[in-house]
Amino acid sequence: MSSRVLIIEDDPVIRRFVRSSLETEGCEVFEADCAGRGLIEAGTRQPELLILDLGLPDRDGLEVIRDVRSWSRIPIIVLSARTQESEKVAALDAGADDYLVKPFGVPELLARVRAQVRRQASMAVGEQAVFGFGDVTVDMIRRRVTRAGEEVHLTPIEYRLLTALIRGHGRVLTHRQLMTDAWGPGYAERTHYLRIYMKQLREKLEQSPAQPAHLLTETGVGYRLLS
Amino acid sequence: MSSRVLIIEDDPVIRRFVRSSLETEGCEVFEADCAGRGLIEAGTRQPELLILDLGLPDRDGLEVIRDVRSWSRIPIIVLSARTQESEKVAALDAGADDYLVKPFGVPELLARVRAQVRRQASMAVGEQAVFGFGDVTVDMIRRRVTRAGEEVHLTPIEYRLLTALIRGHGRVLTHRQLMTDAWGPGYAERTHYLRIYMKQLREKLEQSPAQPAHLLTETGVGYRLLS
DNA sequence: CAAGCGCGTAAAGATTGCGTTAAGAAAATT
DNA sequence: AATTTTCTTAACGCAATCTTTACGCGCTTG
Repeated sequence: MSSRVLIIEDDPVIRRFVRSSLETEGCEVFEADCAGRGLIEAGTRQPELLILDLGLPDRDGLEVIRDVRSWSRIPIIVLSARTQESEKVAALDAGADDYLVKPFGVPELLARVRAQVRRQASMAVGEQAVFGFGDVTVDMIRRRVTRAGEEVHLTPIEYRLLTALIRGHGRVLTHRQLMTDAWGPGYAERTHYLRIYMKQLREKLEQSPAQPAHLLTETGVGYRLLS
Repeated sequence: MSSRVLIIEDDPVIRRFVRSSLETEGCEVFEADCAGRGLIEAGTRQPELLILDLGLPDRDGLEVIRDVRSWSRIPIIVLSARTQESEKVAALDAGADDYLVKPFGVPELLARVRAQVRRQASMAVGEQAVFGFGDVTVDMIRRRVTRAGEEVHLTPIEYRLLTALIRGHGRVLTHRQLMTDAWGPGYAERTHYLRIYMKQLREKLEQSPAQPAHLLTETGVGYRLLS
């Protein structure tokens, strides 16, 4: 993980405890035992994650959240002994990203830290989700399908059917499964539609639609997409 | 808040319950009662947040998380009756952003939804100042649109619609998405406005408005700006 | 070998969605 | 207050899409 994490927590036991857990994960950890010091550390150390105790001696935790949020968007995970729902709501609405009630398990804390860091990191770059088979490319984000570079137009149902097949690629998907996925529940019995739409997909995507290489029939069961 | 939220949950009671809570917050809500259908909805509805029950009938919730994560980064909030820490860790590490144990309080759920949506929004794509397609230039800062050097006058809604298309250029944007972006929530259903305003934009920006090269129709789905 | 089943293919009908026009209502400008 | 601009509503024809119907082929089975 190797992130820079700042802990603002007045209880030295918990602080050291959380610190060592994070360090075994490969994080670089900074500490502060009160709000004033914490805000300074946050400004100078430029951490990528903030773990904040709400019950600080010098100032209310909510103030700290608002202060940090006025100049930064780093993820904030709140630790607190207060279990009241209103406390959670207040902290989250003040700008916290997660709220963990004490006592908490270290594995859960670490998992939540990982989740926040991962998210932060993944925001940085714009990747794209594309699935390919043969000379076909399916861009799930742009909702675009190309064949040999040329864009292929699919109708709404054709597209939904294709994505259903992609999600289970390799596996055999039953008629009913595909029908409810692409058409919705209540259409499960009209499996005849599948034959019509599979033909259209083959026509648009297969090299020789009569001898499909990827959109395969599993007689008596359903269909399967081979990538 | 006005976000598009997809709920994948097999228990119809909880589903309706969560749905109405979200709707009073101004969200547009979609539902699915199983994993297969949920994944299709996620791919075609383009929600901004996913609320996922781990105990689905047809597939394991973790699989759903991984599947979605393979092509999307939308925030995922997991609901589950399982309180075991290992379950939480597994879900978070699979790609979930938050984990809420049933039974949960609605205010807390809503606060966590707000936190996720807020974060998502603040991360929003590094907006570039000027965008161009064909012989058209759009300066988002000066709010100026030119075509072949000549300034083009756009009405407020025309401009908002255009910038909504630009924000998702390349992607297919659904009718509802464009409506809420350009008109605001509450107008999601009046998709026929789009036809009128798309015509006006084409008239003002396309070389041959009847055969648009950039402002494309995706029948049954929405529109797309090709740069 | 004939009957039945599942699948592929084709084409016509029904439905939905889109483009287009025009005119009235509301808002902004003068 | 008058005028212009912009937004909303309604209506209609056409195109895209979905659904229905029909038929032929190959395979299995009695």
